Amino acid sequence: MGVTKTQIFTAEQNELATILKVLGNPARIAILQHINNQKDCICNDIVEEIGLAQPTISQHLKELKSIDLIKGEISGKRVCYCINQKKWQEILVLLNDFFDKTNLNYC
Amino acid sequence: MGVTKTQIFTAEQNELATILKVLGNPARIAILQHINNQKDCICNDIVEEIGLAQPTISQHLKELKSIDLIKGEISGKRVCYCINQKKWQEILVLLNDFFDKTNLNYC
DNA sequence: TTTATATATCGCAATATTACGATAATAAAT
DNA sequence: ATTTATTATCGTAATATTGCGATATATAAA
Repeated sequence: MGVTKTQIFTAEQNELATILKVLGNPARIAILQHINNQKDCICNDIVEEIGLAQPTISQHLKELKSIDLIKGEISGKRVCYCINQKKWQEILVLLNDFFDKTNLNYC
Repeated sequence: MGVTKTQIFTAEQNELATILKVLGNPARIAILQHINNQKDCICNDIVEEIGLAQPTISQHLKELKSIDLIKGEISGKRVCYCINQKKWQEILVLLNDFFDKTNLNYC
């Protein structure tokens, strides 16, 4: 079917999975790293930095925005992207929670 | 095309993305949580616990095994699954590294 | 006002993922 | 030896994802 059966899982499970899914792509990892390697909010030299077409980058940025992980601010004919610090911290907490709780049964 | 262009990214970016992609599914999140809620390595009451068909669970377990995050030990006609503690810790380090380093530029 | 630049959206092709029924494989129980 | 139970694999349908060319949109520059 290709559809994830979200109904049978908790909101927390779905939320965590959605976030990790968005993060689970090398282009989006690279974009996040690139944004953070700049001192200020950077605009789309991302396209030149990463070897993907402009529409593709734009789409990846959209997905990162969909989980509120980055913000884009219009500045003239450009758009400046930066990390949403608040969300970033929230995700860190979610992940540490998950990794702490699921750490009892091992072999 | 549907294919991720892994060639243009670093091994580290691809590795992290692969791990996060495997984790980015609610069924696999639920499976990991369930394995850890048991005291001992448990076998496929997972199928009963989570509302997915047995082949589907088996496939998800395979993906979790593909990144070495869980181990399956044959025990009679059953297979006992448990977390690979070593890998689990490695992933934690990877994630914390990523989240620490990419934490400078925000808005 | 025309042109250039930057970004987003549309539409599509190729491939990947999710899920499951059918079935195989294996071991325990009878 | 046959049956039952547990898990894995195969094949397939439905849907999602990745990537890009073409094009729209919007602002800056000329």
